[in-house]
Amino acid sequence: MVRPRFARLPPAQQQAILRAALDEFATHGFHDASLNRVIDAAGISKGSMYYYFDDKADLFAHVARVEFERLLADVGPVARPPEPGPDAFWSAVERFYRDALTRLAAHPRVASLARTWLGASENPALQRAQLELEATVMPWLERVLVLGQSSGAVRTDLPSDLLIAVAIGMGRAMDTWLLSRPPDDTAPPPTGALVGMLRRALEPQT
Amino acid sequence: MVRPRFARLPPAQQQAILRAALDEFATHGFHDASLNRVIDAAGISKGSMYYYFDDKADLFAHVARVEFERLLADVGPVARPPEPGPDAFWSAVERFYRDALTRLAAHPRVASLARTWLGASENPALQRAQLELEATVMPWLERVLVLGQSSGAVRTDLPSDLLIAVAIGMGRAMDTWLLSRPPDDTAPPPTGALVGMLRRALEPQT
DNA sequence: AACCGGCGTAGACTGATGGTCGAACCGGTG
DNA sequence: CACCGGTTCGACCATCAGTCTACGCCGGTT
Repeated sequence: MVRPRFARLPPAQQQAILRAALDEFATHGFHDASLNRVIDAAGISKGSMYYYFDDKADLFAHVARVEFERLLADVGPVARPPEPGPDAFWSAVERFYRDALTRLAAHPRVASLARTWLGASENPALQRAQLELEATVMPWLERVLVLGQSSGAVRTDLPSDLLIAVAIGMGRAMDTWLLSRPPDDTAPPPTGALVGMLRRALEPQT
Repeated sequence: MVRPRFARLPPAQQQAILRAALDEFATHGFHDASLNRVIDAAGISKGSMYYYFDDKADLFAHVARVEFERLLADVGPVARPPEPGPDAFWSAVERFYRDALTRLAAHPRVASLARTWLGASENPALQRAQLELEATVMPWLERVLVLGQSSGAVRTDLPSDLLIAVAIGMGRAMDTWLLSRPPDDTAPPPTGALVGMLRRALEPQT
């Protein structure tokens, strides 16, 4: 967990550290990111770094949390649909998905960070950081889930955590697939088909 | 790529190396696995290890490939259903899924290896190994996909690689969720509901 | 018997990593 | 001035993956 001291640092120095860390993690992932490079780029000593952060994973969790919170605030919540019913809910989800993709395309470093986060189940050191990050993202996801269920758009016969896990898994798969498309493919991503698959997996059975 | 020399080693020594590597990777994942520990446990020198394997990722890929091939051979293919039609295909898939879960429960080290493989998109070194492993697993997956499509059980309006990516993502999510259940939960895993979600995401739209 | 070439082994060595630690520094207070 | 808590520093540590040189052994050739 970031030490509270960090918040008392002059904002300029906080920024320097966070930007250096964001650059390093975004371009090298977690494992191949080098703390030595971060402290060089940030212009601080190793001692100072460990004075403010528990370890490498803690630094990663903090910079990721800051960036994700900014992103979620930017994109805005999945709006409670004006009219009731599943269709309105799912089109709100699709609108959010499209917006988020647009935002991520405009901030490639944050996109890279998100991908590192989603794809880092392997590293035990990162798993602690995962927990901290989930504390940021999960409540948000759960609100969306409950909204969907109260709209009759999401099934209620399976545990919430399973539904969320499946949604995340599908989202990660779609993201990976979108990334693997050649960059010169100017066609807009088929968000309709992707959200449609998510919908059919999660909506109540008739 | 494993050097062909490795196959000419006395089987006992091959076994010693593979078993040491399996133990290490299964209990520590990829990144935290230590080659030094592997060579100690296997009773060989570092020079010998690098005489037979390109690097750490190569060793991982080899041991994973050996174990996965053994697993797939054990469980057997997704049988071409005796009668035609989507229902028969999807119940064959469920049967395979249940069998595979049973086999993995009986071989926890292999299960751990599979989890390391699925969750290792982050590490660039492992990505080369991923490619090698995919050469083992993907053809198998594609055969299943084509079988499903020819049974009318799987949609044909989206690219195959997207369908496969989504299926893998859902499988990984379900596996993670199954793992997170308390170990004293003796209820059999809800494979029906899980394969049902997969089915609704992948089957043709009416 | 003497020699040779190469396969396989050994382990010291390299450069880098994440993380630790004690010393030094600095602004404020008595 | 003396002290002190919060902060900064960088040398240092263990360990890592990977490299490199030396060497022992063995089968074949002369």
